[in-house]
Amino acid sequence: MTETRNGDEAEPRPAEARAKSFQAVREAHRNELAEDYVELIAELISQFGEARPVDIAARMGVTAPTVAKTLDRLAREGLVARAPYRSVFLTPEGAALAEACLRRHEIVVRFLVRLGLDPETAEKDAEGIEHHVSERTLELLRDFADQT
Amino acid sequence: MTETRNGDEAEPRPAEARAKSFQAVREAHRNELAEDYVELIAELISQFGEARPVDIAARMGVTAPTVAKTLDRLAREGLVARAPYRSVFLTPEGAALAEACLRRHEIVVRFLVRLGLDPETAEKDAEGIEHHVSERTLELLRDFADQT
DNA sequence: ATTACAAGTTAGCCATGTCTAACTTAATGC
DNA sequence: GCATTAAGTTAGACATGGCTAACTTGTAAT
Ligand SMILES: [Mn+2]
Ligand SMILES: [Mn+2]
Ligand SMILES: [Mn+2]
Ligand SMILES: [Mn+2]
Repeated sequence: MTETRNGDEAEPRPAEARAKSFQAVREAHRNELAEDYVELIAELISQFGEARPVDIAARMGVTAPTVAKTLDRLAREGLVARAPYRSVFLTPEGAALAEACLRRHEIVVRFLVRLGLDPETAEKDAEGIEHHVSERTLELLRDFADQT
Repeated sequence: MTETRNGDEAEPRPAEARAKSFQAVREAHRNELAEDYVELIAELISQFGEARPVDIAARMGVTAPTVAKTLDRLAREGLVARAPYRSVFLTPEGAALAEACLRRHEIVVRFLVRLGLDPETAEKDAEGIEHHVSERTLELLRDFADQT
């Protein structure tokens, strides 16, 4: 029958629009790790003057080889620069991405706290939510957070 | 040096707490596909009386073999029941998960719309956000959405 | 009853992201 | 300076989630 519906009932939501939503989520997930890494690397550099794989690993909650493999990928993508046994640097492109991600992250956290969430949970939820917030939504979150 | 800091500056955020946030995100992502599938299957069943792989594929925006493989995994996990060349059913466990996901999905969408987002973007963002919202956060979103 | 086509399955490829085990290099402390 | 130890790398395994190509099954129309 191939999803025949009688004509007068309201179309719940077109299949293609649905598909676009899921595709957007998958797209966000493809960028997610890169975003979290560059954001963290920027923070480590500003905090300690350098970003070492061991510190990245501790904060990401993964093992050193996982970090190594991911950093190789980010280097391939032009977001970080590295040399064997040295700490990691951001390319200009990576630094720009980090900056944008940091801003977005902070808006989401501020919003959640303003909503009434404790800061610890706000940080936790924000870490996932941030990657799925459209430009328009981010504006709305910022406006809400900035309310007097 | 291993991240030595002089003692009087405020600890920005402990590495282990950071790690827990990222681990929670990874955990959410492991459950995500199952949640989206059972939710969609429940919808298709209530709408058409059955959930066919071809309709799932159209709405998830993936190919038929991808759906087949995923459904096999969900069957292994006890969330769906299926027989070759037939449509898909939810186990009681799968139906319960679908119900919970549907409720959560609707709260997130209602919240975003109430914030001022257009319904289409609300659906798109909600599809990702829903998986990263803690119990406490969900309550806050519901309260906000329910405000007079 | 045949046939033609849509739906479903199977096999196999690939990238990602995690891990452990084993090895190499760099830094630190005598 | 040398030995010890911490950090980093490499190799290889495994699960996931996507794909295409090729095959099988079911069904609907003639
Ligand atoms: Mn994040
Ligand atoms: Mn996500
Ligand atoms: Mn979803
Ligand atoms: Mn959903």
